[in-house]
Amino acid sequence: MGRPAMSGEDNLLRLVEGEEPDENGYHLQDQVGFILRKAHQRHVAIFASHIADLTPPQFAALAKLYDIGETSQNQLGALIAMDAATVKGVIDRLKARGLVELSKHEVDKRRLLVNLTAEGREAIERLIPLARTITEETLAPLTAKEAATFLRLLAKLA
Amino acid sequence: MGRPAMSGEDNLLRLVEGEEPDENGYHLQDQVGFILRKAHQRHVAIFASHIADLTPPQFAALAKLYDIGETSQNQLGALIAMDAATVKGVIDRLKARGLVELSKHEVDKRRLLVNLTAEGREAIERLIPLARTITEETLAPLTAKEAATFLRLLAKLA
DNA sequence: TTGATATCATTTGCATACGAATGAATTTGC
DNA sequence: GCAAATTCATTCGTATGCAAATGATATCAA
Repeated sequence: MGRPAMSGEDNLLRLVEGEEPDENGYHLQDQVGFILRKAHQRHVAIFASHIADLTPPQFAALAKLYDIGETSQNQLGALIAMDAATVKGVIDRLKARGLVELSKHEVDKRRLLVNLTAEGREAIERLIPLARTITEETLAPLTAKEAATFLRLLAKLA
Repeated sequence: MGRPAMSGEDNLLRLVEGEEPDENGYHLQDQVGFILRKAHQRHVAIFASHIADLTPPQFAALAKLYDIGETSQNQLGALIAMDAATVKGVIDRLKARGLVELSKHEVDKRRLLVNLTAEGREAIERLIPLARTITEETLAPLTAKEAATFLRLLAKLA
């Protein structure tokens, strides 16, 4: 039998009657997916406040290329958790801004190689210190110990 | 030494993962934003595997309407962390599927009231048990104690 | 009362994000 | 060595997500 939506008044009534408060109720704000979405939103906003001319995915692409050097578009996508369709758009926009350059793989003609330009390298070197600040600000509501715990558990989930 | 500032969190996470602390390097996979994005992606994938015909934002809108009843579009957006432009698209699609209905506020002519239809109510009642499963599966990599800690810290960040 | 502000909703533009379909090139299996 | 399966990249369609501009309405304040 379908239970009708519960209002706060219902809960008050049950409290008055000495029942458990809303054992069966569903509260969106307690769901991990909803909080995860909000935490991600907050991080993106903090990112944008420090790095206005690049999005987090664009930054991720540059940072990974800086780390590992030239690689194929698909491989880069795998490393920064983007599917083929998404990474193409990101790389297209970075290319249009002269931060990466593309070339064909000599042997495997399917592959499209991506690499930083000199300008892209300068950009990522300039931005990495800001990224550390962004990480700190994102974690600022937590103590150092809590932040370490949180990152450990988050990594297990991701 | 012109060594760039390195947050303690970076090193702690790498120690947890058994990696050597690289004093100078910048590692994308240690940044909270990147892991947050991946964890969110994983959750969305789990959600889609259980609820194929609704997205997480659509589900959030229905669940919140089920919880609080009729409200204005903007107010609903505030409650489920969506800006006005985003919530409009979500509500438009739910309306097109007959899950919500819209009406004008009698007094304040600016407001657009949103409410569940009977079909929308049936849908959300049917889906809420699946949502609990989704939450469980998302948190499955953690022990019960870890999950509680994680949710507490995540809520502080969001 | 009226002029300035604020709020609600819409629209446009841009940037992820992903499923599905497609075509080209490579690798596998027999 | 060749057909089948796989991989790489692209394209299309759909759905968030947000900034900025706009128009309509409501509220505030002098």
